[in-house]
Amino acid sequence: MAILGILDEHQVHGYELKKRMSELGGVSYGSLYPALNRLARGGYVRALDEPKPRPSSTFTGPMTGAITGELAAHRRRANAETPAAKRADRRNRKVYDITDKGRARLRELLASADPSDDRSFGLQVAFCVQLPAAERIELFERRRTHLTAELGPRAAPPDRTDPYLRSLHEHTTNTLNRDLEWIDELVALTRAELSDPDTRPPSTEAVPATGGTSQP
Amino acid sequence: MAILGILDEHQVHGYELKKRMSELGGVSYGSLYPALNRLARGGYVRALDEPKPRPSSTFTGPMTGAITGELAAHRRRANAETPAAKRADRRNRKVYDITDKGRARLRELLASADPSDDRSFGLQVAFCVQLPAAERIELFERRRTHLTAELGPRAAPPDRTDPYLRSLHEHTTNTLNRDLEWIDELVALTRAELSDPDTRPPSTEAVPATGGTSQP
DNA sequence: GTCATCATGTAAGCCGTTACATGATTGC
DNA sequence: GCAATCATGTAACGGCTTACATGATGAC
Repeated sequence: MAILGILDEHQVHGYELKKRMSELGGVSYGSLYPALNRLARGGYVRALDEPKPRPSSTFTGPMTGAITGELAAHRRRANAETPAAKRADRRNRKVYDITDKGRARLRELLASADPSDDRSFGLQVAFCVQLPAAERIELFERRRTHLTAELGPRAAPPDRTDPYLRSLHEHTTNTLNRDLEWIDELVALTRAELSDPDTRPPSTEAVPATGGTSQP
Repeated sequence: MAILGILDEHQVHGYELKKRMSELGGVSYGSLYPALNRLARGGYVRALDEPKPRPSSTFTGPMTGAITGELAAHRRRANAETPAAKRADRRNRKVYDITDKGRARLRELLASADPSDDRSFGLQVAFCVQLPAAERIELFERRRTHLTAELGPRAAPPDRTDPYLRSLHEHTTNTLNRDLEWIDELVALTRAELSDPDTRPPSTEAVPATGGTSQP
């Protein structure tokens, strides 16, 4: 879900992807690359070996002859002036690009992934703009149900004397309550968007849905 | 850690253990029993096949002859009057009991387990009374360090326009801040205990430490 | 007599982590 | 030249989950 969500915004290579992901929970290389390859095999993403090979028009240097492979490196090095540009293209990188199938799969995951899992819910919120507003609200409501269920048995505090256990119990309960308040905010946000259609991001309404994912 | 911590309070059988644990994060049977057996093999816990075989003095019924195995069940059934007593002893249960080695291991885990892991830290707080106050504070401070480090990069909010991403970011930041406040409370609690020694639970000061765990 | 619950386990599979292997590029 | 970082991967291992298998007990 994280991979597809990030790639849906802009294509990046694996190493970069990993850095982005560390903000959203983190993955290690040992699982990222295999996951990426699985997605590629499944047709959810496309892997491009060469990162945007620049058209020679961009390049104004002296080389005019046969420019391939090795020379491409020179070319890149030549017009890399800013530090950002230097970082921006290295050899050997694979840039990944989400496919339509991948986008459909992302929406499917966003709508269906278990909102009881905190990590999962965080990702679902992070990318939920990709979901139609109605499904977004459904997602939030499912989360609310889960949180309420967690909160229920906590009504009666433990009779233990241990102050640390009590403190833990109280803190956990408070956190659950704040999570619930947050859900209210998210729902309010979505409702506001519904009455205020111009704020709505473009991709939300353009869900084809009919051609969707075909499960093998 | 959870198993040892619960057993340190009172001995229970696996099924019960699992229920207790669901309050602290939850485990499935498929991992609980193997874990229990691993601990037993390592000598951290002892497994007792018969749950407290009551002395016959408790039993006033008519049977006087050879009482073994099968008949023991009758005996139990006979004097089970309250529902609590009925639940309290069933056949085939294994009651687990923590050993001194297990207690030492628990303290080791409480003091050394990675406080960056939320699940782990919850357990560490739940059972930290078993730790000497000084180590408790160290534990909290390590957690504080972790939380502060997480909070640092969040100072600058993302420049994204996506309101959900912003909301997520804000909520996560708030949660981190509240976790930090909680750490302050926990530290205050410990310091209060230090100045107020009569509140201190007995097990804390009685750590032998010299005969401790011997790493192979 | 049968259903729900208590109670203990095993087996297969998934997925993630650590550690390792490799190689290019940049700065010193 | 050498170290640090960028960049992509593989292999071994571990641990947890699901699903399955088993059997006792108690309630109706």
